[in-house]
Amino acid sequence: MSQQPPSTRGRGRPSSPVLSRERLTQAAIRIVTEQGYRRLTMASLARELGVSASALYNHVSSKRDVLVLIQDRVNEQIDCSPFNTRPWDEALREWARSYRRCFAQHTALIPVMAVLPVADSPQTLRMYERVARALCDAGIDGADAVDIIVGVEALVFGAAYDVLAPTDIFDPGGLEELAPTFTRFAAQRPRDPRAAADRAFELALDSLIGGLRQRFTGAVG
Amino acid sequence: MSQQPPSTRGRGRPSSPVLSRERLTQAAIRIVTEQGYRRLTMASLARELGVSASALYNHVSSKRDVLVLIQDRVNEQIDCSPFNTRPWDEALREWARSYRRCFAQHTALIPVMAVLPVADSPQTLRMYERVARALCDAGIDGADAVDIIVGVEALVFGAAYDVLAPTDIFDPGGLEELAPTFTRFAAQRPRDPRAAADRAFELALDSLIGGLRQRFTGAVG
DNA sequence: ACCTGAACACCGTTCAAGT
DNA sequence: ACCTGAACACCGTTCAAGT
Repeated sequence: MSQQPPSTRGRGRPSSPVLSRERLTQAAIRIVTEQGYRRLTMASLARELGVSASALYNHVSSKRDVLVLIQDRVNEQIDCSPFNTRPWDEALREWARSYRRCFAQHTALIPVMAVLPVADSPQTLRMYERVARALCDAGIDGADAVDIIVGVEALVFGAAYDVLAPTDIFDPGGLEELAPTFTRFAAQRPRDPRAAADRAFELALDSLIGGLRQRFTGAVG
Repeated sequence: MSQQPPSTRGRGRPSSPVLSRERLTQAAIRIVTEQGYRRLTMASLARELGVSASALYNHVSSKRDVLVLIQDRVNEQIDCSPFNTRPWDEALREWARSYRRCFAQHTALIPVMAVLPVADSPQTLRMYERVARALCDAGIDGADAVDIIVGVEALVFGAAYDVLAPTDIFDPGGLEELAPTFTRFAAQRPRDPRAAADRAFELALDSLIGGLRQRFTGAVG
């Protein structure tokens, strides 16, 4: 945000600023985007930055800390703009879709994000504020508004995992006799696993928001 | 299931059966229950069983395999009995509650479970069959029934994480000015984090199932 | 068939030593 | 203040060797 001068810290030589939280975050996202979370290690992150692994600990206190930095940057990409133009229920649906699209590519962050205090995550907090204000403007109570956010988030996180599920996830293999009805039903889903996951998510999201609309505005939609 | 004789395998000495998938699963669950997933390592599992770590690989092919074994056993504990006595919507709600209670203690299994082919998990398959049959009996379509299961599961998995969230998860710390409305709302939640998580889950679950009921039976409930 | 012990290729993290 | 290099205490997994 605010521009910093290329400050000659201390008194002696300028000692060029090799590392920073910002550069560290960008490098981590680069690795994750290009090679996936499995390849993000403190060693690989250090290599990407041209420093030794131990040097990283001057800027973060643990690998978890790195994940937190990534997470806040990912949350910045979630689209909150629908809250500016649409009624709360439609905006909530668009927000959830964007949220899920983001985290489908970052499922490794879900266990971190789900229990992370917002105090460590300014962008997340900004996002919550936008949603809370929209719900408030719609006349929804404080505690209920937070519960709506938490509930929609829960569905989004769970559904994000499904995006990556393999095609054969509901193929019973040799166990078909254990579940004849379910097997028959599963065969009726779209063949493309992404399409199948999208369909299930849309059904659940539509139903959830429909239920919320009915509860909080009395409308049947 | 079928009883095996205490077979003297091969021809020579009986060579007492030190290890088995069954004993391995039980030991793993013991460790997880008493010490948590962080303490479940191939080494600790071997120690619990009184064998060397490499011996485990005669019975499972990886640590992930161990998690799959645990997962199927955990799924056995989810209560499907409501489907025997209650209408589909009420039963679905009870099932979801039981499901979440189970996985709140096994969040480490969620990333595994969410993308695991059912072919590796007979108890999970049994469970799906029970739910699918109940939805079928209620006149719900095949593909829709599977989507309902997937959707409810997504909410359950996401909400399971929330059970473990710390009390201060929505405390903005020094960042209050970024989110004044949200902060004020969050302060209105129950102080007990478990109670707060339960409330959010119940609201979302009620709304989701209410929405499903309306869509598939036309009732407003 | 099933187990042991040694070894391998990693992890994240710490810390004395440098500048 | 910030970096290096060595070291530590682990991981999961493989494999030759035993019975």
